[in-house]
Amino acid sequence: MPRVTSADIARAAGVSRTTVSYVLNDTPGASVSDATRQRIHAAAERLGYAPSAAARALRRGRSDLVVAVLPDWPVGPVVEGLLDHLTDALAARGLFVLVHHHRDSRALADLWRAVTPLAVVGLAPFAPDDARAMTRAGIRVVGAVEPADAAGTGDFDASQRGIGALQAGHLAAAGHTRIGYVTTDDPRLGRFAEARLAGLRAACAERGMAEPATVAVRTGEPATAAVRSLSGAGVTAVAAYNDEVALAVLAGAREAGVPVPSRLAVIGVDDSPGARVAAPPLTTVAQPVARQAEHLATEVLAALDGRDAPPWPDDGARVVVRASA
Amino acid sequence: MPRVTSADIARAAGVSRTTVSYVLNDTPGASVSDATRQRIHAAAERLGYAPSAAARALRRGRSDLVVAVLPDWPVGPVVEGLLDHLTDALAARGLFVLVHHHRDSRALADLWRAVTPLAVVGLAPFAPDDARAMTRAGIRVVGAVEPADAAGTGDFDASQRGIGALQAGHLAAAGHTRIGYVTTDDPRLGRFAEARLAGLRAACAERGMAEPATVAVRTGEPATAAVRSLSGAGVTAVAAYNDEVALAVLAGAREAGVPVPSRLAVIGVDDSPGARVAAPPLTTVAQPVARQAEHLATEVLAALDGRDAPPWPDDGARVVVRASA
DNA sequence: CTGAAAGCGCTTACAG
DNA sequence: CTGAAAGCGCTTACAG
Repeated sequence: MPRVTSADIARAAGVSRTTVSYVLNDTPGASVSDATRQRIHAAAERLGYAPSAAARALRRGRSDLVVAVLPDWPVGPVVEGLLDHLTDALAARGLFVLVHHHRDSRALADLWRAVTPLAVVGLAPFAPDDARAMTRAGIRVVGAVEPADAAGTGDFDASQRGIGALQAGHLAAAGHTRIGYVTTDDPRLGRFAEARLAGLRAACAERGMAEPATVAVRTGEPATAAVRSLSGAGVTAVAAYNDEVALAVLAGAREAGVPVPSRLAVIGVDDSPGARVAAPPLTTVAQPVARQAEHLATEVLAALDGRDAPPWPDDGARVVVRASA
Repeated sequence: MPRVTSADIARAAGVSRTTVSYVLNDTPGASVSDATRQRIHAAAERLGYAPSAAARALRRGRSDLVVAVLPDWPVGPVVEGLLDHLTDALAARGLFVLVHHHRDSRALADLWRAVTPLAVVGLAPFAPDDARAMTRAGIRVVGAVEPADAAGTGDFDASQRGIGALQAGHLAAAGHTRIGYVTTDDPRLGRFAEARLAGLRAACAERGMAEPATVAVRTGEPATAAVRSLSGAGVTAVAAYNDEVALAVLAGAREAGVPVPSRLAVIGVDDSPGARVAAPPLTTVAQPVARQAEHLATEVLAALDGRDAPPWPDDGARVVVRASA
């Protein structure tokens, strides 16, 4: 079954391909009689015409695709919400958002070559080489690029550090002086975990508190050993890398017989759906997802129009206080 | 900055575009001297050449893209794992998987027209019209299509019903005779929820048990009212639509002072990461995600090669017994 | 108001 | 062993 092309529609409607294109694209300034328009639409409908995306992109010199690159770990509802927002915002401009789960640079390079999207939006930072290659190929790159120095100088890291600082602030305000940091054993999370820890550490130092003790746990199972060792070391409050980790800590405390929050306070990050139904309900840091998505959409649009992007919004992350801390 | 094309590479390497294409694509049977190959690769590298995906797709008559369509709700780690598997399996054939969060048929239609992927894989069933239109446009459609009759006759529904039956079986074996079904208030889940309930209902009827009482709750908050009403009606065990709902039921039981599992047993679906760290640890039904992903990949490949797809694998869903039921 | 024609960048049968 | 040329399906400046 051969492909239905605009030539077929033209033939069926008794007009030229030019006219078909004008009508189907609603080209402004094209004056085509209503009767002709009707015939063309009818023919397209009848034959099930779908224009070739490839031909269109080739001719136009650009596609309508935006690829959102996610990190290679379960993103959770927060990021999913962000993607939904982004999709809507860009759809209003005729752009389509497709999501790619990033595994390694090799796969990413293969992907953008195979797709040549209009823009690539990174929800996790890109390696500098990747970003450069994409830009060179005319693809707009939106989102953080890993800084060359490990210190982390960009907006991205600043925002992550702010999260750690918020956790420390809440815990310190409640009178805790010995804080522990619990992260996951998943190496892919390293970059986020490090940045959040750096913020936590700095905030502790500022207040003259001890350096936070750090331990990695596996999410999805009770972090019993971690709770025992932290608790034994005199830690009275845990800042967790995220809610998933915090849930593991809660379960570990239950197993170890350490009451929360009286003997051990716990604070997570994300305000994920599980936080409110945890036992006890989990205190956590919520990020302003809608605003961040809005900003990413704005950045994409700015990049397309050749405008400068506005600066990353002042964070607006905030502590959601529940029972666990 | 104009686009770098294969003509630029040809010029830089002092050969024809034909030779460039042969070398860069490793076309079998093309005998090009090693020295020439070197020069071409070097030139491509130096100029940062990325072939135009649009031109290539237009010429070849097919793209390398496979779009995985997810339902418009948070999919959770189980489906994410499935997607990872699928991506890997298809990458081995040079195919790229991109994910689209399906909102409505309109958006889906816009999308496949804008992308014209090789295949579309549905993780939730397609409306018959959507499936037909895509097939007509030469796109391979893989995954379930909503049956016209509400009863649900396909593999998809059978597998969902099996999940409900498994829950009922486990609960009945533990001596429960009055089972309640708790689903979410999210209308988008309707199809899955209905199918699972149908399986539960049938299994109860088979055993001569009462029709399960049904109630919808909002996930992410304690389902206290639901627990009270179910418990008050003599229900001793709850089959939840999924783990998220089960977690809400657990929290509701805590608030209502109903001990789990002694006064109310709870069983979920998904074996999500939160299940094991819940209080008490959640009994749930695990689906064989890896095998399902494998199957979807096989189906896509079969569709591309024009072979018949093997039947959907016998389910292999199983109950993971923990403390809650 | 409508059509013939060029050209986007690639691959590949064909000729040398 | 290598190159000139056709053609994938579209859009759009141009001519009528």
